[in-house]
Amino acid sequence: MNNLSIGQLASAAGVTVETLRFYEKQGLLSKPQRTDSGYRQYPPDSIKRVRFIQHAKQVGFTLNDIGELLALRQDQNTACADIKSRAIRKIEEVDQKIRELERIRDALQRMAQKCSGAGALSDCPILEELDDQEENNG
Amino acid sequence: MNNLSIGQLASAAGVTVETLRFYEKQGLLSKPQRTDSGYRQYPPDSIKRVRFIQHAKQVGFTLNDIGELLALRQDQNTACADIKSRAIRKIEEVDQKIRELERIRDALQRMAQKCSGAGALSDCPILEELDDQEENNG
DNA sequence: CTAAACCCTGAAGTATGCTTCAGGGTCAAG
DNA sequence: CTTGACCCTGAAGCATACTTCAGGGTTTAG
Repeated sequence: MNNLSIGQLASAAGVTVETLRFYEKQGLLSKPQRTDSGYRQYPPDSIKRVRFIQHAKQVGFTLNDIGELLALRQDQNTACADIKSRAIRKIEEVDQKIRELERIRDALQRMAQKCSGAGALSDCPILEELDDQEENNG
Repeated sequence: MNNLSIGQLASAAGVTVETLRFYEKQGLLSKPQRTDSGYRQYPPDSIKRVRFIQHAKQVGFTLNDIGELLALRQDQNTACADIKSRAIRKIEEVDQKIRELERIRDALQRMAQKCSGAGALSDCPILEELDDQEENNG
C-alpha cells in the first residue's frame, strides 16, 4: 500500500484532518513528507500511530501523556517498567477522580433524600444545605 | 454589621476579589452599590450567597447550573421539587462520569497486570494493547 | 475547461473557571 | 503629603483538545 493523503489517513484512523494537523503541531505526529505542491504524504503505518493516540486517550491519557509515551517508545533506554509505571500512575489519578465524584454523588444523594419535593421553596432542605454546609462533606 | 468592601467579602467568603468580580460578570452576584469613588459595597448577606456558590460547586454544579439554581430560588413559581430534580439530574451526570472512569481504570488495570515490567520494550503488553485494542473496551 | 472535492496556512473561537496584566485612581496611617 | 494597601477597568492568558474561519492553491472527474 502506498502513501496516504491527510484525508485518507483521517478517514482510515477515524479522526478529522484538522485533528491530524493539530496533532502534528503538538508534536504527536512527526512532520510527514510533502508533495511538490505541499500536500502531506503519510506512510501507511501512520494509521497505527493515530490509532495508538486514540486508544491511549480512551484510557485516560492526556495528549501530553501520550507525547511522553511516544517519546519513551522511541528511546533505547526505556524499559517496559517505565511504561508500566505510567499506567500505574494514571490508575491512581483516575481512582482519585472516582473517589471525588463518589463524594459528590453521595452528598447530592443525601440532600435529595432529605427533600420530599413537596415543601415550600423556603424550606427546601437542598437549598438550606447549600447555604450552610459546615462540615458535611468528607 | 455594615457593608463590606470587595476585599472584606472575599476574605469572609474564602475567595479572591477577582473571583467576586468574575462572578458578578457572570451574573451570579448582583451588582452591588458603589461608594462615591466607585468602590463596591456589599451587604453582609452577600457572604451567604458566595458561600452558597462555593458549596454548590463542591457538589458538582457548574457555574451555569448555579446561576439557574439562584434564579429558581428567586422565582415565585419555583417548587421545591424543581430544585430536587436538578439534584437528581446532577446525580445521574456524576454517576455517568464515575462509570466512565471505572471503565478507564479497569482497562488500565488489565493492561498493567499483563505487563510484568521486566520484558523488552518491543514486547510491552501495554504498548501492544494500545496499538491494537480492537474490542477490549466495554 | 470548469466545478467539486481536497489541500494549505495562521489565527481565532469553544467551554470552564478563573488568574494575570496593564494602567490607573483612592484611602488610611504616620 | 507620601507611601502602601486597596480598589477600578477591560483585555488577555491558562489548560485541554480541538473546531472554525478566512482566504487561497491543487487535483480530478466529466
